[in-house]
Amino acid sequence: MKHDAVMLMGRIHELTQKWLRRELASAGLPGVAPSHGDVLALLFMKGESTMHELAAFAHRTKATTTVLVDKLEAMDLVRRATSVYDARTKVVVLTERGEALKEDFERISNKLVSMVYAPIGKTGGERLEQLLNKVLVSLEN
Amino acid sequence: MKHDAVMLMGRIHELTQKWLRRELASAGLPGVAPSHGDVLALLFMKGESTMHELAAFAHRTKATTTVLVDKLEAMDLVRRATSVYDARTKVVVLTERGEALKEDFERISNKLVSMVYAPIGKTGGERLEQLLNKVLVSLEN
DNA sequence: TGACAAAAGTTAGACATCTAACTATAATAT
DNA sequence: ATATTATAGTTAGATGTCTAACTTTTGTCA
Repeated sequence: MKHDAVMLMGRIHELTQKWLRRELASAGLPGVAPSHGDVLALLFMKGESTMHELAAFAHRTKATTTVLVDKLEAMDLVRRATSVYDARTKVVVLTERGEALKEDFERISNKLVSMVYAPIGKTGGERLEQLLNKVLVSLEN
Repeated sequence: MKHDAVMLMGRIHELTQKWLRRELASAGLPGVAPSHGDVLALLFMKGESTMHELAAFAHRTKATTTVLVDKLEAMDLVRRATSVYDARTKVVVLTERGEALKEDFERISNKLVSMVYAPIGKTGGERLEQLLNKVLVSLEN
């Protein structure tokens, strides 16, 4: 199915995901997927978060988020604890090893953004974001 | 930062994939993924194709393509045969049931394209394609 | 011609992801 | 106060995807 813009976005998305995996592996995190990165990203930004918040931020289901956090916990990058205010809620926190990755993640993230924006420049990038935003908002309704 | 082009393309890609799955299910093809659609699309366009050609067109590995064709064969939408000229090569052909889906696929494909282009118009669509093309070409090198 | 490399395809094992069903806890309503 | 409903999270099973190893067949070259 050659859907023009749809097909182009799909290809770009897949290439960036693949690039991120390679980059994370090079940073000493083999087997870490971009979605794991999304989980960590929220923890870097706002500190401790619930499974629910992480799922919403990463655009993944609760079930998937459980598995993602399982893996990060097994790697000793995050830790789970039961909330004091609500026994249903789990609070996820970065470990020391997790905190230590913040700079690596920012470096990789910046590198990806500049790779994507390089061929179209600043104005092209802004125009691209405008168009994509309109498309996304439209699809979400 | 949170709304950069990479993230937007990822979201749009995931939403369109999900939409396609629903649409294919509604067309009497539950469990058929967009990647199966890509396989069928090449068969609609150029007729019989090898596994190698299908993999390249769908941007999937040989292993994945084997599984995709397995499923389509189990659904009696395509058929495999060994090439007369090269015993290593398998030739994949549409069955009668597979051929019958062509119109449904074109309808769904057109619907998706118009959904995506609707909020940005013809000129916006062309500009979007230009920008995406530059980004993709750049990433592929 | 005969050994070895290349190519087409499949199989095995792993993983991220989803939906559906489940447990446990909290909130609501009668 | 108790029963019902809602919410947070996990588990189970299925699926599309990948890499790596394998089989079979074809091509190459000394």
